[in-house]
Amino acid sequence: MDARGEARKHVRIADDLRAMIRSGELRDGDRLPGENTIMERYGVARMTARQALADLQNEGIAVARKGAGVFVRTFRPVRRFGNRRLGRDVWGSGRSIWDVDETQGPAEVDRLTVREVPAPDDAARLLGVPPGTPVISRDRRYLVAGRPVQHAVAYIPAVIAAGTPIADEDTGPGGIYARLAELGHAPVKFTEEIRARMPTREEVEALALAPGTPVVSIARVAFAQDGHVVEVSQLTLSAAEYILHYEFDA
Amino acid sequence: MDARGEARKHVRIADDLRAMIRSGELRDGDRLPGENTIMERYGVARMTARQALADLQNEGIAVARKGAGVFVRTFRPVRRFGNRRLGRDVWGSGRSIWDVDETQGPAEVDRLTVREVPAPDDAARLLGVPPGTPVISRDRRYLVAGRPVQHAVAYIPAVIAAGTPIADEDTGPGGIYARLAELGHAPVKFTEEIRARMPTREEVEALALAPGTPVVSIARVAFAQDGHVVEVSQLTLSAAEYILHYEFDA
DNA sequence: TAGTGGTCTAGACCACTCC
DNA sequence: GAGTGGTCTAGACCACTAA
Repeated sequence: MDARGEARKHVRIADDLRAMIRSGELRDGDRLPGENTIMERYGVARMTARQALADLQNEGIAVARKGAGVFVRTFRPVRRFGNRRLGRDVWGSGRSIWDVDETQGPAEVDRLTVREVPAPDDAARLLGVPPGTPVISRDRRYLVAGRPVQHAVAYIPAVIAAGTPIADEDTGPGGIYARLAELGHAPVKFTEEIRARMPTREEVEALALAPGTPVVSIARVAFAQDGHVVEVSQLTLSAAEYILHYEFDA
Repeated sequence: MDARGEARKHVRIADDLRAMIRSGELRDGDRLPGENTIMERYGVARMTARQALADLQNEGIAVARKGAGVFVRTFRPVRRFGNRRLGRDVWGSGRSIWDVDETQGPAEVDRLTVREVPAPDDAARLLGVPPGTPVISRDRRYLVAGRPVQHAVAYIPAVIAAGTPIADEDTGPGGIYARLAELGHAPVKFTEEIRARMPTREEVEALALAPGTPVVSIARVAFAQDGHVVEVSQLTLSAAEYILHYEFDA
């Protein structure tokens, strides 16, 4: 049916549309041919045209706007400097680690909840404490230029943090790490474990994710001088918004 | 229509199926209710049942096997130690950086192509050379336990690598980095830039990716003592197969 | 061979956007 | 108000899997 010997109509149509995008014939934000146009041009049924457009959306290269059309998707990811932003010189000087990221536009915090809770299983495992151990949980969402880009939950043992500014909504200059340092629990080492996956329904809502957008899930562990874990963070980033950057010596 | 006030039938059905998975009623590898079962149980048309099953597949939590059914998907990712594996002590001792990863099963290389080519634009940019500058391109696929898990292309300036073992199919113990060191271009610093996205059609084929599986794309740059770039690698990993691990000091 | 998912048709009604 | 994508129905044929 086509040069590649692909017979399935929806794949054939999707290939055509993808070629129009890759060639530059269609650019960021341009409208793709609609269902009706495809039905007419290729002589196919509505569901077949829809399947072709759905393929592109699941690839993350197109996005539908109800009542308007299907459009070529644009990406403007932000560089997040994994180790540089967590250097002592950053939070030690009272700056936010967010200042290091190459965000274009103001960063805000949203939906902030600070509570003392029993440690959930995975956090307890990373903290090296029995499940259910009291921890301060800091749950919040980050917005850049009004767009939600990240959901983050930090867990700090209540033994360390209860009754300190870490349990307040505003942790002050330098954030959690500066306060931990003042309390004699300065982080000296971090690990980050990164995986990518498709979002849950809840994440799609919280991060306003378009179809075909994965999330990057980061589990960060902060170690103090004596090797004890002082904080664990579970971060969920929109993959469309971030490039993660790490640098290290050989 | 349901507790959440969700009226769309396919979403409602998908929610039910997802709940069966999350609750443990259905476990890894178990078969989900089929199209016919769903049509009957919910009194919906075939396309509606299909849409519900497609939702779960696009989330990456179910996988269809034609003629057999739709099954709960299993994950067994491997931990990849971003900086530890690139330490001088690894390749300097003649070991492969792959030995550091927590693979369960033998790792193999596949579809290896070594050529001298003009540097593609993005590689040239990272190498800090004009586009089209001659480079040795090493293109290969990695398999673990017979399953393709990663596609990798390394670019090394031909000025450095032409006529050396780096341009051979087998680069010898310690790989490219050990050879570069022997040539007086030992890498002393690396950067890795990570993003996640849905795969292209070609990547779906090359990595045998199930629907709903993102890829992790890593651009690695190796710097020599004088700050010059001696190698650039573009890695494409199946997100279902990998957890990336980095550690660094505050 | 019976059952499965993959593809496709030809209709329908709806909510939404844009002019 | 015309056009758009979202949802849904009720059929059909096919290739594939598994008993």
